[in-house]
Amino acid sequence: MAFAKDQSAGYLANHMARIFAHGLTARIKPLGLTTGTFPALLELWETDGLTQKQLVERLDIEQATMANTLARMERDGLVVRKKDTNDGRVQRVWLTDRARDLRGPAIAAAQEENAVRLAGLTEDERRQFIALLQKVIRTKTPGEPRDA
Amino acid sequence: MAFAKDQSAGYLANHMARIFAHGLTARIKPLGLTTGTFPALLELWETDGLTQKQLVERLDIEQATMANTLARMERDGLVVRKKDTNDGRVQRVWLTDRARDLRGPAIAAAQEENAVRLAGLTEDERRQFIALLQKVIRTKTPGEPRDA
DNA sequence: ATCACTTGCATAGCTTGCTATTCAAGTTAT
DNA sequence: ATAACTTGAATAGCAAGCTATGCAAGTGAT
Repeated sequence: MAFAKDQSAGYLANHMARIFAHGLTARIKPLGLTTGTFPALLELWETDGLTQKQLVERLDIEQATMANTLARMERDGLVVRKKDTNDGRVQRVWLTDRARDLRGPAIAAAQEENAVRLAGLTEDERRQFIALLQKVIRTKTPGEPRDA
Repeated sequence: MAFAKDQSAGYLANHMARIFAHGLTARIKPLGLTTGTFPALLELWETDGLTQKQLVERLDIEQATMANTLARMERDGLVVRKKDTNDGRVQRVWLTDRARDLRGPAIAAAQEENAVRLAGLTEDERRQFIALLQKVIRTKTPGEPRDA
């Protein structure tokens, strides 16, 4: 039973993700950002003051991962966490001025990375590719329900 | 400047890779395997006794990552590392009987995971998708040469 | 033979992800 | 009001990546 890794979607998925991450890491390093913070920042740039729970729901990231990421972000002066006044369990996450200022350059960096990495595809292929990625991600498997 | 994360190839790449990893993790856990060992095992099942250097070259993984992965694999009884007799710097990596026996079930698990995750695509879409993944991975960017 | 260079691995230290567990704050039922 | 449950977040501990650095074994030039 042969297994050609370069025909395996999972193998290729991992490889491609590492390549993207590597590129984005380099591009946002000058901004003092790392890749893990990006998803949270995108949500907060859209809607500041979300709770940790809301971030987890919007990003398909585990709660513990989010908690750690936010802790690093707070350490690095990107956000401040404040207890909700109505519900003492809830942590609301607020962007610092610094994080707000990074929005433009950070998004530009991500778009550049995407553009460069997809430069080998035609416009049509790019649309196809994005559509297929979305489709695979949305596919629910019986055993392990995602996005239930 | 809006940034729709679900239109971003990099974002989707990361998300999809996490989904695949999650699925494969579950499938191979009963075998006592983890995802990080998979690439190395694939190469060694093909050619036992490769050097660490050769593994690194074949897998587009950093040397340090490979060293750590092999250390875990040795700890878990999947491989044995032995110094090359001709060149004292070289570590050759040899599969244990246990690792050899795992080939069938492990590959089956990976194939199942791929099949399930791509179940939402037609046969044609699957081919397209794999081809596009390969193309993106092979695309060289000016700044950071891969695969030079 | 020795000194400088190269090569192959290992180690240190970090991020990003996960599961499992714990803890405190709220809610509900009695 | 209290006991039991639920809910939001934090913590512990691990895997799998990475960069940077160190170190021992080989190679080459003088």
